[in-house]
Amino acid sequence: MYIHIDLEAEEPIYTQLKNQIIAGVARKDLLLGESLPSVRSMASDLGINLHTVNKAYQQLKQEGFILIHRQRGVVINPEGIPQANDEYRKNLQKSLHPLIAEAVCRGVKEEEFNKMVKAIYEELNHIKEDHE
Amino acid sequence: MYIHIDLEAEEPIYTQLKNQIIAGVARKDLLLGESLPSVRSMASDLGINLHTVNKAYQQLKQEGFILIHRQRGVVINPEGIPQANDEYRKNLQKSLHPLIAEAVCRGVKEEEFNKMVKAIYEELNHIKEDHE
DNA sequence: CGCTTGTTATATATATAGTATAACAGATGT
DNA sequence: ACATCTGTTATACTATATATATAACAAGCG
Repeated sequence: MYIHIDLEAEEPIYTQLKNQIIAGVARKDLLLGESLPSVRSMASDLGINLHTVNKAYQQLKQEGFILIHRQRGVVINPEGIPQANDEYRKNLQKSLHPLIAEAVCRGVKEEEFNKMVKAIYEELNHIKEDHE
Repeated sequence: MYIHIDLEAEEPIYTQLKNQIIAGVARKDLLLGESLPSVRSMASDLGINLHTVNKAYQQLKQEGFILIHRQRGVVINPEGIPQANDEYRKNLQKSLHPLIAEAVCRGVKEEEFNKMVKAIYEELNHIKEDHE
C-alpha cells in the first residue's frame, strides 16, 4: 500500500502514518491478516526514523488494529478490528462536537454535513483494483 | 456564559477555550455583538494565564469569530461569522476523513454516524432559557 | 491624569515530536 | 551453532508547542 508522508504538515508524522493505515483497512486496501513492513523497512521506505514508525505501530496495537508478534512481524488483526463500544462512541462524539459547532456557525446545515459524510463513506467503499 | 477548563485534559487549554466559545456562538448562548471578558478578567476567572486567553482570542479573531477593538474590548463578530468557503470545506473534510475511516473499521454504518451528527446538531439548536 | 484595554517582549518550565545510536532478546534460516 | 532478522528498550539530543510569570508599551475612556 502506498503511504505518503508530508514532513512539512503540522500533523505529526506518526499520526499521518496511523491514519493512512486505518484508512487502508477501512477501504480494504489492507486485508485482515495482511503483513505490514517491519519498523525498520517502513522507516527506511518513508525516510523517517524507526522510532516514529514504532510509535504509530504501538498505538495501532493498543487500539486493536494490528498484532505484533515478537519475530513474525506486524499484521492487521486477523480477528478483525474491535467493534465500536461505548467508550469509542463517547470519544467519537467528543471529536465530532467542535467540528459541528463550527459548521453550524458557518452556516453548514445538517443536510450538507451529511453529504460530506456520505462522500467520505463512498470513497472508502470504492472497490480497489488488485494491483500486484 | 459558563466556561469550564480541564487542566488535566490532553487538549490544550487555549483549544478548550476556543471550542467552548465557538459552541457558545453555535447554540446562540453568545449572540452576535455580545462582549467577551477582557483577556485579564477571563484569565482570572478561569485561573489561567492571560497569554493563554490571548492565544485563543487571537485565533478566534483570525478565523472571524470575534473582533478586537483596541480599548473597547472583545465582541462576537456583529457582522456574523464568515460563512463556509472552499478552503473551510476542504479542511473540514480533512478532519472528518480519519474519524470516518476508523468508524468504518469499527463497524459504524453511515446511518449510525448520521444519528450521532443529528444528536449534536439538535443539542446545539436547543433553545436556551434567558438567564440574566 | 489614571485606569483599563490589547499588545509585545523576555524568561522559564514542561511536554511532545523526531532523530540518532546502541544494545538486548527472541525467533528463523542456513 | 551462527548470523540475521524481528520488536523492544535505553540514552541523548534538538526543536517546537504549551503554559506560566513579569514587565512594559500604547491607545482610548472617564
